[in-house]
Amino acid sequence: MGTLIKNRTSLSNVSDATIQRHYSTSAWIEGKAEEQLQHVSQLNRVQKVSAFPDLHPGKYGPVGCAILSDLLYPQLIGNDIGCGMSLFILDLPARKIKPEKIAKKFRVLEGKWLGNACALLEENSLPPQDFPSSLGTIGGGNHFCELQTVVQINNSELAKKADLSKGTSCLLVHSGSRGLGMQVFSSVLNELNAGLSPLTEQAEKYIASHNRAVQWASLNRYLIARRAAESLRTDFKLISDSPHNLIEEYQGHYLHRKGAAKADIPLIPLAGSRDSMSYLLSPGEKVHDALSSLAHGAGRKYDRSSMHGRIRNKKSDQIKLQRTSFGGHVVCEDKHLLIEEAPEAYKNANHVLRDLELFKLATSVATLQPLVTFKKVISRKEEYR
DNA sequence: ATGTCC
Repeated sequence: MGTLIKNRTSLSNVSDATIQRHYSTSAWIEGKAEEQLQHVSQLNRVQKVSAFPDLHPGKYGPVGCAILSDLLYPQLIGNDIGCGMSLFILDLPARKIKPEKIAKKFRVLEGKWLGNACALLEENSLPPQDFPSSLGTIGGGNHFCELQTVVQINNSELAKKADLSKGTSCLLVHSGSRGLGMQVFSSVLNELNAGLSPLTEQAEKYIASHNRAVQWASLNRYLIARRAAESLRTDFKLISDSPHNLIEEYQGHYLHRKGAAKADIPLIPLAGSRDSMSYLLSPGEKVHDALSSLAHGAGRKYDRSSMHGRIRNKKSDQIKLQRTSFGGHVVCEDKHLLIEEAPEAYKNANHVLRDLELFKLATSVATLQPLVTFKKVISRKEEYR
């Protein structure tokens, strides 16, 4: 095993930030992601960068890292402010689960929520005019609502505390702030590279609207779970809410988490692909050295566009992609999204977990197997094709 | 990623 932490000394008079790479030499990391990592470490007044084994290239910077800086860089977070993972326990015995029936019931998630979204926003101290019609909807891209079952307990004490045992049914919800985060981001699109100085009017305004988007995204995941649980006529209970796309004040600086899970909480989900196990993590003894953050999932191995050249697109292939190797169901009728989000597009979540454990950033509490992954019923793209 | 886009 190579050195765990690389400290670099800059030859120029501009001192670059320390980059901590929390992954072993065998981790799948693209060269472009490493270049982006270097680049963000050289941004003005960046103190420290922690990178995780799910690291992969992003639009403005790498995904799968945490960046500590004295300036605010909204572009590092991008438009899906507050995006994250929430895990819920369901009161649903494993023996009662019929994936094909549940897949049908989950289809209600595609439409608008029919409840009073404005009232729910107000109850949660959010402005009622903030995208009420999107509240409770999953969105596109890598977002999903997934029924999972606990197949293995890896820490019986912590699992018991969380009411988890073998056979417990769970919902893992991955979604964000939809149109709201996009609106907030587009309002600061000018002068992006410089970074925003704290205490300026622009920074204060961004922080306030960013914080609302973070709250909105969390409420969105909760409402998605509520809708899914109602469709199955079962109770649900939140056990972890970990955003991975946000800025927080941290030790007198600003901590940017881009595809890095907030880990200063007792339990953190690590999403696999829909055809591999997910894990529930407990923060490890060294997590504070990693900016109190963790990998948020397996991480992309191949970008979206290249997936179209890697997977055939015949009708029979599409049908195959709607089932997993262990009999799980995938609800995704958008054939492009089906390919872009194919399990092959992702790294091995097991290897990501292995590195997190190796670097003492986390330990596994439970292993969860996906049974039904809900993504999208039909896209407008498909309708007009 | 996106009340995208007709």
